[in-house]
Amino acid sequence: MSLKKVSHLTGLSIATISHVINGTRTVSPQSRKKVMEAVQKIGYKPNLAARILKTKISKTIALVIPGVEPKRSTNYFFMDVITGVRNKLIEVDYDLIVSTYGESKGEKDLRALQVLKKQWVDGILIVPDRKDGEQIKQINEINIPCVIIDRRIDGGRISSVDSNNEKGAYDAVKILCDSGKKRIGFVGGYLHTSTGYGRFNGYKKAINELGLVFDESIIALNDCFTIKSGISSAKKLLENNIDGIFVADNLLTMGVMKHLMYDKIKIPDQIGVVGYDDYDWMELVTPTLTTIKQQAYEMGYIAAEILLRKLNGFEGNEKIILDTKLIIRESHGIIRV
Amino acid sequence: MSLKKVSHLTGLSIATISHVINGTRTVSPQSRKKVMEAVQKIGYKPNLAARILKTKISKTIALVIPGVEPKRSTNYFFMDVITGVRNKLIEVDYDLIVSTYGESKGEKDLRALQVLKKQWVDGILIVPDRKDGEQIKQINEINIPCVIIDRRIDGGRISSVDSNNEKGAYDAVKILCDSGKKRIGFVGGYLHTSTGYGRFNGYKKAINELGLVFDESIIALNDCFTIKSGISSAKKLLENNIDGIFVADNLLTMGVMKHLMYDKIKIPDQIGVVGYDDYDWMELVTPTLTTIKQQAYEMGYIAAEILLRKLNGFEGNEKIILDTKLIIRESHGIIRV
DNA sequence: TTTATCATGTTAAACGTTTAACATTTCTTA
DNA sequence: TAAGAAATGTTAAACGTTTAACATGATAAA
Repeated sequence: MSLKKVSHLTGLSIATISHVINGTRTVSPQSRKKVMEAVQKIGYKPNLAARILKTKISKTIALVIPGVEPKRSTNYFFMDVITGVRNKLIEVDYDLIVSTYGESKGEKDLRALQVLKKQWVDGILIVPDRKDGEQIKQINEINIPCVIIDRRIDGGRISSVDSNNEKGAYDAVKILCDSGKKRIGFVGGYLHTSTGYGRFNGYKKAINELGLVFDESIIALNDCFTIKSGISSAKKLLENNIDGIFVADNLLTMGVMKHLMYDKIKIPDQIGVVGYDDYDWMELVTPTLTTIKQQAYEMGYIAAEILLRKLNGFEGNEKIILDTKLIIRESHGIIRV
Repeated sequence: MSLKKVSHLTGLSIATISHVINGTRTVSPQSRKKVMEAVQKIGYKPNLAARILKTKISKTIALVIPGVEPKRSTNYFFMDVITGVRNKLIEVDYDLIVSTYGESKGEKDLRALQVLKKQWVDGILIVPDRKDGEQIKQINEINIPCVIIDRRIDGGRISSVDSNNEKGAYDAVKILCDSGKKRIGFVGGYLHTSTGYGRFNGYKKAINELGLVFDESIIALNDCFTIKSGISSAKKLLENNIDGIFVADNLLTMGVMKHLMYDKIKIPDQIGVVGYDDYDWMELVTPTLTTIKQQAYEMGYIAAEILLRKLNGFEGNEKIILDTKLIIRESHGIIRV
């Protein structure tokens, strides 16, 4: 009973108060002043629930990401995405709801979407779990503007912001090749996501175009991204005579590096290595790690921008593909001109 | 107009529908069935805004953390906290709003709290920025149950969950001492937070109790936690003849390691090192890094539990102090019995 | 058979806003 | 100065729930 209270205090009608607060009509200076003072005095804050009930606008958007398991590397990637989203939303005074789902568990009920079904976020940013887009279908049903982050959906006609995974992978293989590597292995996986798939594709494309050998025995596809699987992947490739490795994930890279170091292999002379994502630790190891950097923060920021545009009535879809950046350090080898 | 729609479809009153949906009264099996079917058919979802307006219960809690800057190490720490909170809330079907504020900027208006002032979260989990607790004061004003995470507030009578920073630091110094180190330096800072302060205190206490030398010249207090300041801290300490370093932050640790490696210093023989927080990269460097691990995930999970207890009417404050864990690897030295 | 109790259903007020429609006062302008 | 326009204010309905209070019919107890 809050507007009402201000109304009593000022002797003005509820409607007038509302207009002062929202600036939806001109109100005489005197009245405005009275209202302002009363608001100040009793510390009036509009009740969001009531406002939403009436206007259907919550000024809140939801960000749905994988990550119920602690200590997963992708979590950290998404933290930068969150920060980007958040910073954009702050500019326009929107709130952010972060919701997570268990990627590996393939949660049937897509719990995270329950929030959304409660139908009171204005828009959704989502990192979907599979290319098939089951989640997206559900979102479409509730008919809320939506932008996809980081991953693509088959045949989707929905705005999205993601990395150029193909190019990233291509660049990685290319720099290894330019450093004289001929048998370049691939460590990655998760082909059911567009990121995993795209990187693998980029790898294959590079191998083809650069005239290298494509050989299944120097490809390790994992279904979980851990240091452990990085280690066993490295083992497998080593048995098959390689001189370069492109690793499509941060944790896998750690595993690969660990095993190579354990085996006392000289990087990059014997084997060149290029990783994915840019983390601080990569400057710390010897040799420092050449890697493909994704613009996580920008991804979040831009996705939020696009969504806000939609909320303001902009029609049509935008597909933004952010370039990856090749961060050249030492582990790839020495480029021969 | 949704309950109304179901009402039309079934011929039952709105009240009855509501009771079926919420299980707040017994309803005859026939009616119940009719309602269920209609709900299913039109895909009815209760309107949260209306429900909140009526009940004042949003089943939403807010988590407020520092972190508007991308790529800060603490961000990653908080990601695990978020995950912990989230997983607890999922169990009881609560939603999570994540809000961030700029720690370094000391934002005057405490923008993050605006969300809360909109007064529709049931409770707040917050990582406050300073010991003085300006934020907390504001939260108290709006009178929402609150639990503090990770940091302490002076004279606060509010429930909190944090790490035993003192003990963590103590353990770090102790194991260095046990490995024969006599002049152990400290790299840290941020004394205005209880974490920074606590770790420094633990260091001093250990130095005292273990009969080591306390010397200001081997103490480096930084006001920002970056690799760069880690490097310059290491430089400073090296000029003052040390044989051990305890670094109270992840990024600073990276900097220190980097500089020691650059200087070709033998770790741990010449200088023993113990870091803070446990990240994957610490297993990757040579030698692997001994460190003090905090239970970030648990911190979030437990804080959420406490808050939920409060929401269910539990009175009184709980102060949980989670033990840190000494993760023994190689960089501290060799323990002499 | 009468009465009290229980099971089930309905009515209508309330939650705190927004906003269309109307009412009054004050300016403009011919 | 009269009439129309603009400025400022009020009234009341609506948003979609929840829930106390009441109504009805059925069942159990006396």
